[in-house]
Amino acid sequence: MSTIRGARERARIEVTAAIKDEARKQLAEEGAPKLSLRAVARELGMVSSALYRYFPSRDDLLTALIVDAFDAIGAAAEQAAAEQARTEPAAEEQASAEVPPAERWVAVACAVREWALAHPHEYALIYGSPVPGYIAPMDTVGPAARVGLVLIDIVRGAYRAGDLTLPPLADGLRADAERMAADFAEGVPPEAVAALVAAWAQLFGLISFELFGQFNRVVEEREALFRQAAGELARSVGLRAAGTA
Amino acid sequence: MSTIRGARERARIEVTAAIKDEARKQLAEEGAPKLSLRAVARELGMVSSALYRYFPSRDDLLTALIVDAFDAIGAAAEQAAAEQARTEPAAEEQASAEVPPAERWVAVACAVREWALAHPHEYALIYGSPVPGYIAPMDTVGPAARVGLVLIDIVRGAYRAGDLTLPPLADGLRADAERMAADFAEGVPPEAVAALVAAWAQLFGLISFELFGQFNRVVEEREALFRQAAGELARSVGLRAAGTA
DNA sequence: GTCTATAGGCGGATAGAC
DNA sequence: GTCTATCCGCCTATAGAC
Repeated sequence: MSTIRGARERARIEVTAAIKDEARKQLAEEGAPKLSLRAVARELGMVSSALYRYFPSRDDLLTALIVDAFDAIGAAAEQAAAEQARTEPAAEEQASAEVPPAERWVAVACAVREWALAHPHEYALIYGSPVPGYIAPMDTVGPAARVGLVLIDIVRGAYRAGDLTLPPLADGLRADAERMAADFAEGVPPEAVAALVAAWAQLFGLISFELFGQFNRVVEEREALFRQAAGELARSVGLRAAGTA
Repeated sequence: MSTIRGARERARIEVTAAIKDEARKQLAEEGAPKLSLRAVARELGMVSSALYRYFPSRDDLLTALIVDAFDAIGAAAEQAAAEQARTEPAAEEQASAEVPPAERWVAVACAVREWALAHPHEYALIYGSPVPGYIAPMDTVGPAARVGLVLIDIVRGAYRAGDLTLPPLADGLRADAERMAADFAEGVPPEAVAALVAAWAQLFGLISFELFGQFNRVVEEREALFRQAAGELARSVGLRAAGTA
């Protein structure tokens, strides 16, 4: 009995995954607004009504794809941060074996960019134009926060180590920055939080321009430009420049 | 005869405008990938086949909307730059009545943001996810460049006035930056061009995050954050901070 | 869970009359 | 330039049998 139930559950998981995979393929071909359960079913050799046992509506399928995409890009960022934290244990001869925060920042930024380049349509789904008529349920907010939290962690670490130069903060922003710090960046001073949020948006601006074609016929050396700009952004939130040890 | 032809031409222009207006409305409701000539015709009380006399295909209509949007946001940027150039002729008591470049930069950035907030769906059309299957014809590249050229002009002016602090430039970027300077930013040093292109992308990153919902439940004081970040970006391309005269 | 069948729509594009 | 008619395709969603 439990094996049967186990088999059924496994089958259900596999079919669900197949549906999402096919849906992701179609995102690329038609875009999120045109994602159609029927086309997915056809491609899978199923009948459209069968899909409704897995996703009660088109929007639920969309939500699943969005959550998966946020989780994937968030995981990429977290992994890059973790790797940088314990990299080069032998090669490094300094007293502190820790990688400087600015370098971790750039590594995370590059990991995010690389995920985006490898999954352009999923990136467009979460950071591109909103899908008209679709309203994101609360399920998406946790996954959506992951990349930002990685960046916050890096800055918090630098601050605790006394390694953060506070950037200037406009008067009109202080109250909001204090609220943000309390809401999701405890232990980071408001000056850094405001700069951090701006840097976060700007990082994705670079990626979006590259991915959405604004750099066509304009920028050739995109990775080099991105690295330079990401490093500048690290500096703008108060992290010490990588070369300045 | 000429009045008749004039009347016909006027009618054609009016109908064309009506079609584009209705199409813009539908952009908001369904998104660019779902824009449908048939729905536009229905709403206008025309029959679908009649639209083909004005736009030979759906993609041609889309192109017209894209060109219009780029032209509108470009005009907004140009106007902000022009107004700043000759503003406060009486109030200013300095010997040089010119507005400092960093201030003009911020004014242009704010104008672009305001246009975007006022026309979110047209903004999404040109700076959001690419429309799958649509390939932009060459007609769009001129209009698409206008905002960037305004920013370039500001920096060039500052450079000529000896008012530009060259930012650092990574080795891997120099050749590309020199090419860019030759291609579309003559008279601006490569260091500034590289920083400029990055700042351009980052500016739109701030706007896109605000417009596409990434700041929901995160940032409240969006204009203040934008102004601060835009000012920082001006500084990052080498313009002297506004308060430093 | 999957099937057939069905309701009640929608789309792009063209031909040929007026 | 606009009309009707047409081709041929597409969609979400549900009901009810197996």
